[in-house]
Amino acid sequence: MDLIYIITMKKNLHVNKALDLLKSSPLKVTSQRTRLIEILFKNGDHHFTAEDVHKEVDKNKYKISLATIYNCLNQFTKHDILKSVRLSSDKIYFDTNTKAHHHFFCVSTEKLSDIKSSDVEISNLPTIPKDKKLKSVEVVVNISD
Amino acid sequence: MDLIYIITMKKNLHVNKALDLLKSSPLKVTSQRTRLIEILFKNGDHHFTAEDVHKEVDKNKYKISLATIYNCLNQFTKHDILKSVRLSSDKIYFDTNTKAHHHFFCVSTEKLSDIKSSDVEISNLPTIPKDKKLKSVEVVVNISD
DNA sequence: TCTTAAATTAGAATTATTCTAATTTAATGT
DNA sequence: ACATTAAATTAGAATAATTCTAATTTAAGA
Ligand SMILES: [Mn+2]
Ligand SMILES: [Mn+2]
Ligand SMILES: [Zn+2]
Ligand SMILES: [Zn+2]
Repeated sequence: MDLIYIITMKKNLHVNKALDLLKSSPLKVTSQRTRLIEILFKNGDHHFTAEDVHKEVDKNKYKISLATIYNCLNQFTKHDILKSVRLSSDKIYFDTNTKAHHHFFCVSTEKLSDIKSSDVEISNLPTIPKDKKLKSVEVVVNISD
Repeated sequence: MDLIYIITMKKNLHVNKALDLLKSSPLKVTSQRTRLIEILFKNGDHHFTAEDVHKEVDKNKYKISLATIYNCLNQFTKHDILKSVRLSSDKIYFDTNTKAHHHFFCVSTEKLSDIKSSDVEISNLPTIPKDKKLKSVEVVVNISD
């Protein structure tokens, strides 16, 4: 009994944190956005494409258009509720973990997963070309079955 | 005089090396493939998309269909004459440098460039999930103007 | 409650890439 | 040289992820 209660609290922590980010952003709180956040954050950190979200929306019998799903994912990304990961040349992945971190990418399953930050250590970075500025460093460890 | 001669030799070295790879592959040596290799390798290591190649083909007044350009780039990649780099979610980049190496990606210009291998040192890699095997490790340093 | 800027939506458009199916060509054997 | 055949080339259609358009609805403040 107590155990189940604790697990329920954990799920809501992620959802509530994301809902708080939404509320403190300039974005309006709509039913579509609330439902998307509930879907995306209920299971803690993970990675998904727009199509994954579309399927989950259908499964929950919500009716949110694909255009809205794309709009929301992009706006959430712009306002640091989500992060986007581009590595596949034909799909954008979204990530509930907005902190800088690195990824495993399984080329067989096309699934992304986080690498614990402490598990990658870059001891030497190249000097950035003189006229450019550094944006981010992304390590992708490609794996397969 | 001598200097110009040396530079000309250098260009041909890259082209000839790629042509040798083509000849020793199971692919047939066609005029389209020969011309593409001349275009792609004449200036040493660089990075390009299919559309870049299409423009350069037009500029040289060759008539090679876009389908053939895609076919060739993909087959060259399969036979280690080229390497493909996937990072943009909407374009495949091809690379004349087939050795494992890392990249700068300028988000302003959408141009890729090589990082000297000795300029990136990864001192700690995560353990690969038990049921998976390592394919490659790719570091992308995103920069901007 | 009124107003208005923002959000949602269906469907069309865009764009990189792949596919199809007909034609041409390279390479091999006679 | 000529015939055979598998591979290559090609135009154009198809695909698929994403964005755009323009009409409608809604959230939130006055
Ligand atoms: Mn695509
Ligand atoms: Mn696209
Ligand atoms: Zn992640
Ligand atoms: Zn490169």
